[in-house]
Formats: sequence, C-alpha cells, structure tokens
Amino acid sequence: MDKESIVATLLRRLDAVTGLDEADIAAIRALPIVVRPWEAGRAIVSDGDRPTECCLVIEGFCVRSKTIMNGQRQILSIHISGDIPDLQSLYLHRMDHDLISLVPSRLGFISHAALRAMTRRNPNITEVLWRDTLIDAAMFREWIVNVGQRPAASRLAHIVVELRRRLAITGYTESGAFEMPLTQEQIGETLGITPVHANRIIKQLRDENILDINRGRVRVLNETRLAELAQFDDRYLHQSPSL
Amino acid sequence: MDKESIVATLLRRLDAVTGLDEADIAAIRALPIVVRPWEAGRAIVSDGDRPTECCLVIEGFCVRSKTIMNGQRQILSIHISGDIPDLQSLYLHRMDHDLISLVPSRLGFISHAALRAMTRRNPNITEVLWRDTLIDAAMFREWIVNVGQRPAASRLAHIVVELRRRLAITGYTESGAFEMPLTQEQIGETLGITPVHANRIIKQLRDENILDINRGRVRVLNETRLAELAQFDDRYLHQSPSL
DNA sequence: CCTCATCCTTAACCTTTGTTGGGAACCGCG
DNA sequence: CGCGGTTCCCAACAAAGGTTAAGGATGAGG
Repeated sequence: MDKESIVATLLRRLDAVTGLDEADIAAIRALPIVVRPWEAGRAIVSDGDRPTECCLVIEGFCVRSKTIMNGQRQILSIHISGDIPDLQSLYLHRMDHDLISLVPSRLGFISHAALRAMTRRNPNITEVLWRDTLIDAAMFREWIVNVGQRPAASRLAHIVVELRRRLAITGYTESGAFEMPLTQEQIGETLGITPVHANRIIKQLRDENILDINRGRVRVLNETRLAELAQFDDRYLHQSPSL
Repeated sequence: MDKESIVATLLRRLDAVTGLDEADIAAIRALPIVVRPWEAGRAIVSDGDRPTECCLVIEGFCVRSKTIMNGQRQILSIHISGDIPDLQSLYLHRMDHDLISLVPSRLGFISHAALRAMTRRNPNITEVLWRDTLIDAAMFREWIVNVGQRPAASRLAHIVVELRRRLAITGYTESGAFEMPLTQEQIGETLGITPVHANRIIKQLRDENILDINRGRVRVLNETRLAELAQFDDRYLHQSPSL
C-alpha cells in the first residue's frame, strides 16, 4: 500500500469530506508516517508506557485491553484499518491500557511532535481529531451498556453488528461473512464472560441459525433475528459529522 | 457562589496550573456563563438532543445514562462540582445519552459558540479541554472493566473509592463520610445489577463493617478491606497532567 | 401529626453464568 | 506426514445474580 492510499484511508476515517480544506489535506499528506509490519499478538504500546508516537492501523486488527490485578482481562475496543487506536496518548501521556495486534498487521507510526505541530497550525484538523477521540468515547459508553445490561447472546450480537457496520465503511465485508479474528477466549474477554460461556453462546446462535462464528470468521445466517438480538442503534457511531 | 469562584472551580478541574498562561485564563474568565438552579431528577440534555451549550456543574450531582429499548438503564458516569459532563457535545452534535441531575443543583451554561470561538483563538485551552474529554474516555474504559470483570461487591467498592477520590480534590469529603446521592436502584443501574442485588451487596458490606451506604451518604468503616475489594489504581484518572 | 410516595429491606425460588476437567479438531512447523 | 500447541467443544456441578412478592422505614407536604 503506497503513501497515497494510506493517506486516503486516514482521510476517510476522519470524515474529511466535511470540514477540511485544501491546506488541511496538504498538511495531513505531509505527515511523516513510518510504516512497520507487525506480527500477531505483539504489544504496540503497554499499560504504563509513555508513547512518543501514535499508531495508525493500515492493515490488520488490534484490540485495546486492561488487565486487572488477579489477571483477568477486559477487551475495550477492536480496531480496524483506518483507526488511530492510541490517538489519546497525544494528551494523556501515560498509557492506562494495552494496545495489541490480533493478526499480522501493517501499522503506520506518526510522532506526537508532528501531530502537535500540525494541530497547532490547523484548527480544522484539531477539531477532526478531537472529534475522533470523542467517537472513541461514545463507543466506550455503548460498551458499558452492552456489558452492564444485555444478556450474553445479545452482547455478542451487538459487537458483531458493530464490527460489521464499521468494516462495511471501508469495504472489508463480503455479503454475510467477514473477519473478526478473536479466539473464543478473546470474545469472552470482550463480553465480560468466561471462554466456556462464550462457547455456549456461540453454539447456541449457531444452533439457532443466526450466526456462525468460527476461527475468526463470522457468517450471518439470519439478519432479522440477529438484529432483534443486538438491538443495535448506530447513532452512537456518529458516522455523519454534519448531523 | 460568585463568578470568580465559579471560574476557580473550572480552572481547578482543568488542571490549569500547568499549561495555561495569563491570556488563556483571561479568556476563560471572559466566558459568558449563565447560572441556573436545577431541580432534582430533571433532564439537562436528553438522548437525541442537539444542544447548543455545554453545562458546568457548579454545585450538586448529575449522572449520564443510556436507556435501551426494553427500558433498562445504565448509568455511565457520575458528575460532581467542576465537571463539564457534556463537553463532548461541542463536536458530537447529537446526544447519544441522557444527562440528569440527581439532587437540586446549580448549573452554569456556556454556549458552544463562545467555547468554539475561545478554542479557535487559544490552542492551550483547546488542549486542556480536549484532555478533559480524554480523561472522560479513560473513566469509561475503567467502567467497562468494572462492569465486565469484577464481582458486584468489588464494583460497588470501586465506584465508591473513585467518587471519594474525585470529591477529595474539591474538598467535599469529611473524614470517612461523603455524599453519593444515588438510590439503591441507581446504584444497581451503575453496577449493572438489579436493585434487589444492589441491596444484598450493600447489606453484605455493612454486615462486614466495610462500608455503610444509606440514603445518599457513604461512611467508610474499614479502609483496608475496602481497598482490597476495590483494587483501585488511580492512574486512569490522569490527575497530574505533567506526567 | 398523619398520609402518601418513595426508598429500603428481606425471603424463596429461578436463571444465567462460572468452574472444573476432559476430549476432539485444527494448524504451523519440523 | 506427524507432532505439539492452541483452539474449540462439551458435560456436570457450583455460585452469582435475577425475579417476584411483600412488609417496613423515611420524609415531604398537607
């Protein structure tokens, strides 16, 4: 993937259609982005770190997670191509969670210095990036609701629908099936349940012909029943900045 | 409370010690803030609204919450004096949750127009406000972990310790006891459990002489055991901007 | 000081989720 | 092609949390 298409990925993510002018786009294009391949399961930044750069997911999948003292882990978000999962580190200097790749990925690194210089000069870009971190927060809110209020099957349905919706924007989903490279243990960690129970729920949805999840691939079998379960309302994704 | 002390509350919340110069502080002082008393339990902004101003909690308590289709409610955050609970509405134009007062409060309203004009002119203030919304997000992350991974008693201990820590900054806590004006039903909504179970947990902690929660007042009975239960690590609050 | 609404409290029973332990399928590597 | 680790799968039992139903305390307003 060349520099031009990396920038394109980034611009699409930032909903650059509205709000950015020629000069802003030129500034983004001028950002020094260091592209590095990344093996699966390797930490990008860890809890306690003080990163000096932000990470753009060019290709692949990452998750953010927190581990509590007894060793239990909670996955906080799933990141796909175009996301900047640790943009918050620009102003929150010490990491309070981990960021890890799930599969072999390609990551673009942009120094805090370069980003800060850019935002200092471009209020439009500042707004767009700030907005991006606010959407991040909106998704956390929805996840609190998901984990706090919904039964396990609905939780699973909800994150599946959310991920598919996000992948659809960048075109990473063929009809019905898409990639969600989480093991059942990791699915449990995102839903706040044990791996055994995650397996139960996955089996149940498979038996009911709603969803087939297997080794990182999701196939939607019954759109209607899935929607019923997930009770998904996409407003929290704030996909249209004009609204 | 006069204008001067309202601004002082705001500045303390924004950790203005670092990062803001005379001009910035003057700009904040010049903000037009409309103070309005607010009765208990009245919505400040609701899910779906498009607010045109932000709300500063001068005195009192508010919560943010989301209600899902079947009527279940999840409380997302508790807000105290000095907080700007809907700062995110500056760039996320449509509300994806509710903001409601818990007790009779005094609120200060600042128009988006005034805030935007200020941030356009003052990059320092932009950073400080942006940072504030990032801390908001960090707290959401911790709440995902709380609801997803901890047993009910630990969840309760955790939010108690969090709230006390935050109140301590502004001096709203006398030794051991402080205000947390949530009914048991609302505590349930915060922890993702039913009111009956919330009652069970509260009784259990009372019987074990750890915590006495009664009609909006919390008394800490055993600091050590409370800390054990809560497993509280305050790093996610990002209280020191220099770090 | 009485009343009504809200909040707190508890019990009995039921459902969901966790625990333990084991076996089968899959896959990358030698 | 076979081996070893990971992932998936499942059953039996235990524990945490939800449901339903009801009585008692508290406090604001008449």
